[in-house]
Amino acid sequence: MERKVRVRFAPSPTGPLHIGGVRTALYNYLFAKQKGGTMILRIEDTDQGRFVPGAEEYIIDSLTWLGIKFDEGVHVGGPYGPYRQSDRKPLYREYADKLISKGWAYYAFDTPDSLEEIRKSYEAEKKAFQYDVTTRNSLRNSLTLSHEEAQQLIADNHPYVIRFKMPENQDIVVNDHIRGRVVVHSGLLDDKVLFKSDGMPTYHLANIVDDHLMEISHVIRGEEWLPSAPLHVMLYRAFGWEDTMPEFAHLPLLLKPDGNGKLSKRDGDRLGFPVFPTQWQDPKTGEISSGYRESGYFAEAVINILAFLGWNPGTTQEMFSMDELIHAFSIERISKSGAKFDVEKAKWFNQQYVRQHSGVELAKLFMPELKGKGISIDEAKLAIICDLVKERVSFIKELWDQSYFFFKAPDTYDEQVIKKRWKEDTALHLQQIALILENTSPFETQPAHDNVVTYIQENALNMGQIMNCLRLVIVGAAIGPDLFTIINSIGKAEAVKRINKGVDEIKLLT
RNA sequence: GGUCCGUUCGUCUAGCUGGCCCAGGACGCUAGGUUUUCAUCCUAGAAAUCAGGGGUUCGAAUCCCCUACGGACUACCA
Repeated sequence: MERKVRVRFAPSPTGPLHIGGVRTALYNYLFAKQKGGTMILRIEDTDQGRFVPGAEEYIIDSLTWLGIKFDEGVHVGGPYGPYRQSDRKPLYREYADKLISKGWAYYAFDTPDSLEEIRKSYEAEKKAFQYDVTTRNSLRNSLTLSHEEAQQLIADNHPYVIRFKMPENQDIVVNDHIRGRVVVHSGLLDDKVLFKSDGMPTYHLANIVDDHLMEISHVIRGEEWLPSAPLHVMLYRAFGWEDTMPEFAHLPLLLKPDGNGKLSKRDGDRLGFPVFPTQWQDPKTGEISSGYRESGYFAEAVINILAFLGWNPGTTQEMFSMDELIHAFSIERISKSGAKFDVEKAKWFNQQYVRQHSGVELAKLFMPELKGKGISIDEAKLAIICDLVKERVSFIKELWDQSYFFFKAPDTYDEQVIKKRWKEDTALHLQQIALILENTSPFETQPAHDNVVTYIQENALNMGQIMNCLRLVIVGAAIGPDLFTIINSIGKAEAVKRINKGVDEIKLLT
């Protein structure tokens, strides 16, 4: 019988979510939606020391921007709440105690300092210390102390943790949807802390308890969790929950584009692309890290880019909307090896999305920038301009560089073009062309074009040379859409004005 | 050090049930064409001895073993 699909994205609010985390959220979301399942946002804030104010809001806001929606979670509620682990605090102690009474866990009174000392002495002998079956009997815990002594220490408020008593001799099997069958021998694993001396559970305990209580069916998370998956399997077994244990899928890591290693939050802007979905300002240092949204990426593009970092549909289709991804996605087609982010490919994706937008939509996005420059223009007219130049840009913010000449005369003239095209008699001819334009009536694209071309032909002039120089004085460079479309857009008077201004200024340069 | 995971063009990858692969696509790059400019678009090209070695087989990128390299984890962090 198929189990009802319930997946969770469970970040800890220790800062902004980086794109690796976003991808994990995305894959969970795609899987849930495809299966008609439930997507849950659970906040894992059991580490009081690393809590960062604003991080939870950031996570919610940035995922909302990207269109990753939750059915249950801290911000939307749900029947399995609360969804913030700090709000579930009493629960975990209860379950830790259950494990103790079943003999699967024990109290450990070793101080962090004493453990650190032992670690150092091991290191001195080039050995690695591990709190496990081989060492637990020589340490201070409820297995080595008498029952009375242990109870007394607890009664005296002596700090203690609760550790899992990893069995000595078992093969633990993790069946992973991406990695296959991973077997680890329990004797190699350590007695992980389940419950900290500050009264909070560790990730391992809280995670298993919550996944069980929230009836999570599939755990889709980063590969960094693979090494602790055997512990998690053991915990399910210890609790007697093995028959409802979720299925696992450990995602390949997102790597640094330079060198190797896991992409980290700290990589920041060093790499020439954002590592965060939206801009983040560190509440302590005030330092700002750029985001995809602020860098001009469309949410749809970011989703598309991220979906393809570690997954592909097996066809040649590359452009996928969220709905298409939901249909096409499959865990089986997730690759095993880590992927590096490619800025160029990301730009290309965004460019494709720019083109998918209509001129009207682009005009709406471009308008604020123009307003900021003190330019007011009719939205319908701007839409036409956007349609004219949209194939030349990858980002909305590049629109200005490709269309400024529709709004103002050029301030500078491309010297390369002057050098290559500007001749002795060019100024003369351009002035003639100004007169021709002046006398063109009605002033439309086609007649203006025809009249100028006729002039060039009648005087046996070099078409390319004159046309490029005309473009130079109108636009300022050898860029842009059809010249007479531009001339028509700016109007007769402005065109004539720009020709005269250009001729004058270039005269000074040559 | 230990445990686990991984390794196909610069990058993302196809290939996973062996022959259609002297390895295909995409980005990027180069050249040509179109555009009287730029961008787009079109065409072509360079680019992986499939990490290396050894098996199995008539035949291996695909199966097995070893080695190398990379990575993750190894906290009272997640």
